[in-house]
Amino acid sequence: MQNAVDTNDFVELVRQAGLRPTRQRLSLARQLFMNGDRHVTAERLHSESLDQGISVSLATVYNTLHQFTNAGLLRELVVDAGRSYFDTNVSAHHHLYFEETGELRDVPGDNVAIENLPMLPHGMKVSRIDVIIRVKNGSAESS
Amino acid sequence: MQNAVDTNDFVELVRQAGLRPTRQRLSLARQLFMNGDRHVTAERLHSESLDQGISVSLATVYNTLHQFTNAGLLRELVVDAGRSYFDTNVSAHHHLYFEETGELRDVPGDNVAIENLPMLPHGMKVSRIDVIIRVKNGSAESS
DNA sequence: AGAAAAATTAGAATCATTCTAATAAACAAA
DNA sequence: TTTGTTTATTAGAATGATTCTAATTTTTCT
Ligand SMILES: [Mn+2]
Ligand SMILES: [Mn+2]
Ligand SMILES: [Zn+2]
Ligand SMILES: [Zn+2]
Repeated sequence: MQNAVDTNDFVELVRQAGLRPTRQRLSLARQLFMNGDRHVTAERLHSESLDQGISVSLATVYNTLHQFTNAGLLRELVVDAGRSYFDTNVSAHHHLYFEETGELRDVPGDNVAIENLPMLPHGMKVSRIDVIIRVKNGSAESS
Repeated sequence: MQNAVDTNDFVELVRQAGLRPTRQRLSLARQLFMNGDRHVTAERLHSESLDQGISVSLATVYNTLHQFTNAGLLRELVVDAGRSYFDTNVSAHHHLYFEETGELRDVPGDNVAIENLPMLPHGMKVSRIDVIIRVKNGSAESS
């Protein structure tokens, strides 16, 4: 009742993704979508689940994250070799990435302008544009 | 003599990176910098070397790529989870990524404008901005 | 309930990358 | 150029995130 989002909404959400509302998927959906936007790794979501006493296998966490991504509920994001983040914000936006901590923060999509896209080969279309602003501790600005 | 770049230049290049000009590093430098800009993975560079009859271990390819990167001769680029590309173009520029083929193509840096950067936490600075325009086959444009 | 379809799971397998510890090559001094 | 010292290379093992397999359990449908 805390967030205008209760359990029934998640049942619907999962159903509309074409998936059966299992205990595992419902609790993952709750963790992902209950409290605003998140950028989360599979491992972190898994250990969070265990912490909350909800037993889910890591394989199911991966399966579910990919299913939600395919359904358009999540967006997969790669900032570092060998580690995927899943973003609950699927609207057009970009990212600030804190290199030291691994934290990701959203940047509104309209802060970035692509001025003149290069000519695309015939029949090609843009499927997505990722902008990652990497920041770290230090004095002045770099180029 | 083919490219205004001969072997001696590579000896110098490697020396100025603070590294000993070994047979392995020289032949990797040649492959990387002899023919214009490249976006290459460690595996590909390694098998290219073997094809040319130059025996280098994969560990050395990785070591060298990272050493060159630290020296500012290369830039490491992540477009896909679990695979790093090394870019011989270290000037400010962005990328077109062909999702089907894995090909990367440069986009001049001045085609992209970051209009109003979000406020950075105190003492943080931008270390780098990566823009990846993902393209694929398809009819119209997407958002 | 009973049958069929879909989901979950433990553990093995993958695969790019990194590490280890042993051998070899490069360099500086004499 | 020999010798000693530092740095590099290497094979193979280890790592770590992710995916796969094949068996078991749940969900859904009639
Ligand atoms: Mn994935
Ligand atoms: Mn690296
Ligand atoms: Zn985001
Ligand atoms: Zn490039």
